[in-house]
Amino acid sequence: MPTQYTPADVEGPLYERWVERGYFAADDKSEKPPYTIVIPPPNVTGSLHLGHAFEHTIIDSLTRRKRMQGYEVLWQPGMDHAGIATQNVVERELAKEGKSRHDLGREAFVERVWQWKAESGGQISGQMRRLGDGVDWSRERFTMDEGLSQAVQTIFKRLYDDGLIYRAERIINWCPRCLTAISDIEVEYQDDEGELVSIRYGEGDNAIVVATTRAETMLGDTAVAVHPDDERYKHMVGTEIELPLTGRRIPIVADAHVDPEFGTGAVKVTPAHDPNDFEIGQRHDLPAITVLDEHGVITAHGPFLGLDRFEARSAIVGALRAEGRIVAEKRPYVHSVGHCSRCKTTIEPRLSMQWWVKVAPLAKAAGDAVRDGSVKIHPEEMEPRYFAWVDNLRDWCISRQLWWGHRIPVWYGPNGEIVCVGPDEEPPTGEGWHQDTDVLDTWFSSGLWPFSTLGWPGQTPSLEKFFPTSVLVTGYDILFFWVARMMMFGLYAMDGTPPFHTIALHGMVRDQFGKKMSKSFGNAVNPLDWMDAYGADALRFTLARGANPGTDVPIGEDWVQGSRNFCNKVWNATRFALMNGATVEGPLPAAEQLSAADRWILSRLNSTVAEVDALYDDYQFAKLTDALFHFAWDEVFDWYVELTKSTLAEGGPAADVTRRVLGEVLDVTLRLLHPITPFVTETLWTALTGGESVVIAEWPADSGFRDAVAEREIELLQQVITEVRRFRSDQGLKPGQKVAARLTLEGTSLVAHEGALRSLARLTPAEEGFHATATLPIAGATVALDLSGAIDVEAERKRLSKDLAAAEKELAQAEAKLGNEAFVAKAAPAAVDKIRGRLAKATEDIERLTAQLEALPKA
RNA sequence: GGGCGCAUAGCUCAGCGGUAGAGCGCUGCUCUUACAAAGCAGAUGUCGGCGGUUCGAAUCCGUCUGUGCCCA
Repeated sequence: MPTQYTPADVEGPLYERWVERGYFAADDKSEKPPYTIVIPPPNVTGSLHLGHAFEHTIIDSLTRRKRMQGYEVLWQPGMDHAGIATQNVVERELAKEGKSRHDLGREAFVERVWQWKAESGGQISGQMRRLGDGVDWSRERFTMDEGLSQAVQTIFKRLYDDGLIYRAERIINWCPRCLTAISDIEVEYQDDEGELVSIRYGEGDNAIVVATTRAETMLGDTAVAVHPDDERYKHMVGTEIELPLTGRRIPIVADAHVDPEFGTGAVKVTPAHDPNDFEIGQRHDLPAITVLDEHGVITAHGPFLGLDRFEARSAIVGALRAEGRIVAEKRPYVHSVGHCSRCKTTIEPRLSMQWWVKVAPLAKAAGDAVRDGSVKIHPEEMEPRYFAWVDNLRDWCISRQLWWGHRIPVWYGPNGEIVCVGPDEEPPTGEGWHQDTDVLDTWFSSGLWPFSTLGWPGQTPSLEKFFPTSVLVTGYDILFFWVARMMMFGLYAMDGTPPFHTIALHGMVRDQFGKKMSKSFGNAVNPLDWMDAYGADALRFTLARGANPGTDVPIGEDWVQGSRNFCNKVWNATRFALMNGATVEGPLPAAEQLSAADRWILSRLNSTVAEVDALYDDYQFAKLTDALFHFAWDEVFDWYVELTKSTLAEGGPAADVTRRVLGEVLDVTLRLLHPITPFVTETLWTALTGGESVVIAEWPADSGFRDAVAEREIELLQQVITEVRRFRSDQGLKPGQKVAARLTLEGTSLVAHEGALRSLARLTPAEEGFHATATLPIAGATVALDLSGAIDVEAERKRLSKDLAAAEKELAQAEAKLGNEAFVAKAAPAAVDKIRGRLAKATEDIERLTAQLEALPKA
């Protein structure tokens, strides 16, 4: 075995072997209890980024542990078709050839998208193998697959028949670049610099001033609205004024929605281009005049025809200024503006006919499932956010003016007929019948993911075995986008059974300074680079160690390097064990045969198993990973392995016992680490145990073995060794330098550990002519050292004085507390006892340190 | 504008009522035969400010300041 672990040599072959042997395949017919997690489907256009790596590390560790615990595990892989994103990618490809999708026509274009997917889509699947994801590849699904498309059509039909899907003309969020409607949550608001202009409508006494950031829409104004109680305008309500530039006469209406405090208290009303105005228009039966086309270009006849909306804005303000109608201008005026989440283009509210889901009853059920505890959100602090959203949900616009996606299964007849066609029905044919040209929102299909991937609407054995799924692991950022949709659809389609019982939310990956990673900021990291440099395990370990529930995880290269060092440390400790004949053969020797060190480490091992188990069940990945890190490094590697050295060197039956315990400790530790660092543990575990694979090994169970006496005994030993080392270090001795020492250990538990003490503190026996130049009293024992010459008295005086000062401070604090009658009377007895113990300890320390100081030769 | 968080060692974060912790970084000394991707030892904090509750507050409450996110 080389002295360094080289991940690149083992990771690829190990993964292929796992897949070939079918470890990750989920069996419908298994008798084992099921454990199911569906992958949050990555976008078919995407490649693996740190966010995926993070999420997959969490899911993989959960599923690997459950597999080891004897569950029939299904980690369901797949991708979604990402309607807008994918169509954009292929349209850009076409543009390079000088073509648009319209040149190809719908059918050929969709064919072209499939071709693109076959050639360059789904890169992420290959990259997931690098990470070690234990998914069942034989079950990989895509939202546009035949079966999943059937599921979409089925649920559409069912919702339609139940009156939960309807068609209506409303204001929607329109992206003039993607040329499609998008839903409310696909709009990102940000503060932009715009302008607020105040325009005088009408003349003389009959004039009224309105303020707007969107002057260009004034061409479509059909009213001016004021608050009904606004005394300034009461007399004008019901009258008409002339709309500038157009000559049209529009009414002044009173509407409670108007904020009298904003601007002049009068607003222009453009029902076709603003959601609030649309509602005002409905209440007052106003016409809606569309003045912008799908590209955001002015369609109103006149001098502005053909101008883009932003050009039109300044042109119209200019024209109004020329007429002397601009009363005030505020520029820049910072206000919140909606942008397309896909392409960042400013959203254009647009009046159009779309399909909608009536969400109220669905959202109610989705909220209730969490409220009544049938679904738990981890961490709980995220619940209010979920409720706030789900309880105030507006109807969901599901139609998209795209070609790539699930086409809406509705046919229109020559006489205005509308027929929704189910998956087993034939669409109407004949003269004048045609299908709706729109497709459905991608989230509509991914909302079915937890059961459509299992074969629903068919009553398949997979659905039977693996639904409902166990846990949903996803980022809090898509709680609304995806989780809520799965809850709504799942409860509806599966007769009230939620699609999962637990939602475990994680945060976003950030850079080492806690900054959001972004390509434009230049701090984005390709996880593949780090895996190349440090191994998949190192990346996984780093991510797991940062995974506090629901909070963001910062990551930097230094940290991955640190994790790589940890993996290497595990490698070398196991290497040591193998070189020294550690074994897992035969039963563990009975407690009477074990040394104190053996009993101590086995006690700590079992405590660690219990601790890690509890933390896993609570989705506390950072804590459990940290617990494993410290147990492995600080206890097993730094102390237990060191303690075995003297025993192993002595040989005999004691060494055999130690070899067995060492084998046991490493076996269990490797199994505990396996879900987080699968590759290095597989390599080492198979070498150590000769077993087939740690992937299918049994998850460690707490044997219940505890030994508080041994724990105290080893702690004392550690304390003495550290004390001697500290003295040596203070005295400037080289670490390897042997020092003659006379040990007086009688009456303490250290008697049995003289060998270990001498070996770890580098102390040789006192021989002829031994002359103690320093004496260290520690915990009832003394260590006398012969430094063969003068010791550094000043260094020692400094050290002792510092410790004395600390002990005196401690004493003073304890005395003050115990002198406080209220404390003694009211505090818990255990707390008081603790302080008394501290007082005693401090008193002892002061005596000892004072004596040592006095014993020092005078300078 | 509304809501939710967060402010703890140089950096990133745990701790959330009873003596301040981790990783990385830092300072010494070492290639001591598992490991220099390491070992040993060490230093570092009025726990954002101000009030309050309590015998006792980093931890609970109020308030201010700073900062982040979500929604409108």
